[in-house]
This record gives sequence, C-alpha cells and structure tokens, in this order.
Amino acid sequence: MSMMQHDAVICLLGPTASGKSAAALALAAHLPIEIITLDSAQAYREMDIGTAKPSAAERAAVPHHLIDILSPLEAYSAARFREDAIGLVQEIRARGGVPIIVGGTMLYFKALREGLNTLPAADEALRLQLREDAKREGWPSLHARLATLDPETAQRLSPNDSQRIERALEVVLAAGMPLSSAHNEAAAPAPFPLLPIALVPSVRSELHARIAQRFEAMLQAGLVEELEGLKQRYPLNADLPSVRCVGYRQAWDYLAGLISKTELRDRGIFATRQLCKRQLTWLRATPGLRVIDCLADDRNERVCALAQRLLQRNPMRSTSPDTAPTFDW
RNA sequence: GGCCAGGUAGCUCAGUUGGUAGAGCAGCGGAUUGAAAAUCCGCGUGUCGGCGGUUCGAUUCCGCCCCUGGCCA
Repeated sequence: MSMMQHDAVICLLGPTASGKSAAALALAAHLPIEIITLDSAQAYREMDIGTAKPSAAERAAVPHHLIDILSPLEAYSAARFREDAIGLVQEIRARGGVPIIVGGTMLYFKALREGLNTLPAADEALRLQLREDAKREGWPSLHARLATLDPETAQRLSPNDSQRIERALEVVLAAGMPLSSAHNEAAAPAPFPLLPIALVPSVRSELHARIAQRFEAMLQAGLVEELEGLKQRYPLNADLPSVRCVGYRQAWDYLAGLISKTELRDRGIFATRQLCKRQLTWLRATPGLRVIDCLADDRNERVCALAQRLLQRNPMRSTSPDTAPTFDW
C-alpha cells in the first residue's frame, strides 16, 4: 500500500431515493469531479423518467459517465461495468479530473472492488435454448441437470433460482468447466482503493414516504407515456432487462390492460421499496463503509466534508475513527 | 325505522359441523461472480367488532348493541 491515498476513488452508495445524485452534485462545488454512474437502469437510453436520471442541466454542469450507453434491447453486465469503470477512472485522471462513483447497483460495486473470476460471457443462443427447456420441464429439472454437471453449484442454488441455474448451466456447457471451480480461483481486485460512503436512512419509513412521493411524481411526469413511446420504437418484450426495471415493469402490465392505474401506482411503490430493502441488505454486508444519514438536513455538507477528508488524508495520521452510524439501519 | 349481507393479520379474503385460525399481497431478515431496478430463500398471536347468554369450553350457537354496504319505507 502506498504512502498516500490520493489514488483512492470515493464511492457514493445508497438505496434508491436516498439523495446520492444531489450529494454528488454538491461535491462538484469543491472538486473537479466527474461522475461514474453505478446504476444498471440509468445505463438505458430513453428511459429517463423511471430511472430518475440526472437532468440535462445537471449533466451539463458535471460530466456523467455510463448513462445512456445501452438501447432498451441490450443488456449490460457486472463485468462490463468493471472494465468500463476502471478505464474511466484512468481517463478522468489523465485529464486532471476527480472520478467519483455514484449509485446503488451493489453487485457492480462488488465486482469492481473484489473482481470477477474468468468466465465465459453471456451466450444468448444458449440461454434461449435453456429457457425453452425450462418452459417445458420446469426449472427444478434444469437444476437436476446442473447437479450432474456442477454438483457444488447446484447444491447452493434453489431449484427455483431460474437466473442462476441458467447462468451456471451456461458456464459448464460453454466453457466445459463448472462455475464452482472458477470460483475457487483468485479474482483481481480493482487497481485502486475504493472508499465507500453510504447514504442510508435513520428512519426507513421516512425514506418510504419519499419513495411513494417520487413514484407519484414519475407517473405525473409521464412514465407510462415514456414506455409507450419506447414500445413504438423498439420490439420490446416483458423479459428484457430494461422492461424488468422498477416502474417500467408495472407500467408494462398497465399498458397490457392487466392492472389498473391504482394498481400501477401501488405496485410501483412496492417494487421500489423492495429494491431499497435489497440495497440496504447489500450495504450491511459491505465492509469498510462510512455511513451518513440520508435524511439529515446537512447531508450534502457532511458528504462533502467526509469526501474531502478521505481524499486528502495521510494514512500516517488517519487513526481517528470514521463517522460511525449512530442509528440502526 | 324495517329487511338482507358483512365486520377475522397493515390490506383483500378463506376457515373453524363448538376445542382460540390461514392464504395472497404488503412488511421484515438473508443470499447475491457477465440480466442484478434481476433472481431466489426464510419469517404469520391476530382482544376472529363490543357486551352478555348457553356450554366443561364460544371466533363459531343465541340475544342485544355498535359499525359498513345494499334494498325497502
């Protein structure tokens, strides 16, 4: 480890609606930052309302990366994020900027921080085949198949965990090597230290209230119409990762006449709260977090102060404890 | 005012031929290696509207009362 931590990258993490973007924008007043967006949904072009993308003005004021990089027909991945983010950190630094990673897609964060094992990329044709098999035989049957090819992985997966069974089968069939053996290899961590700051609510119910309010606002702003337009321009279907995004999935059901406007509102809010909960679970399991209450009035100031301190500190006298959470979350 | 149907988990409801009750949704906890805003796993005590009565025992049967919806006046 080097003397100085000036090569470390600040990461602003937190559940949906916790004010990560606003805090990051506030940081721009102190540092020449460029934001690397850690968000699997904001990566989609033309999906602006439901993903709470930063406004054009905000994006003009501060450079944002990894937003609008995919068509709604495409899929991103943790591996691609990792490569993209590492490349961007180097590019931003080369031009004298301060890269900041901001978002809530925690699998991507972990992939960047701890690395991924060498594995084959997604194989659409194979996946389609597996999905067809599953449709006929059911996922437990594919799980049984996995048990013969990669017993170790099969054992840790539920017979209903469609996505992971599909992936594990894809890996053995495509690479001829079980996922479990790849997992026994060492992965390469990010080539620079990451300093994660988490924005979490001291009172979950208050964040829930903000989530409800924000989803209402998205509907007002034309979330349904946005999806309608996308459907006209792209041959979308309900299995696409883009259409499975929170809010869009429910709007899809509404447009299909499966649910009422009221159900759309309720289910959109439920799905957002559930996302929030999963993100908090990820955060609790993340080592080395500095935690700040996202509901605090001086949230942005605290984030700015902490970020600056972390970037400037000299490890030799950094024995003072970092801000610890003064609440359960 | 009369008649009818209801009042059971945060919500929608099921059920108990009398032995104090269970689904879906919501919520909560957890997992998470190229779809991750995804996918999956786990967690159900609630004066069964209130007060009486019958009974060894009532959420269940009976009476009265309260509330909601509908019909009739």
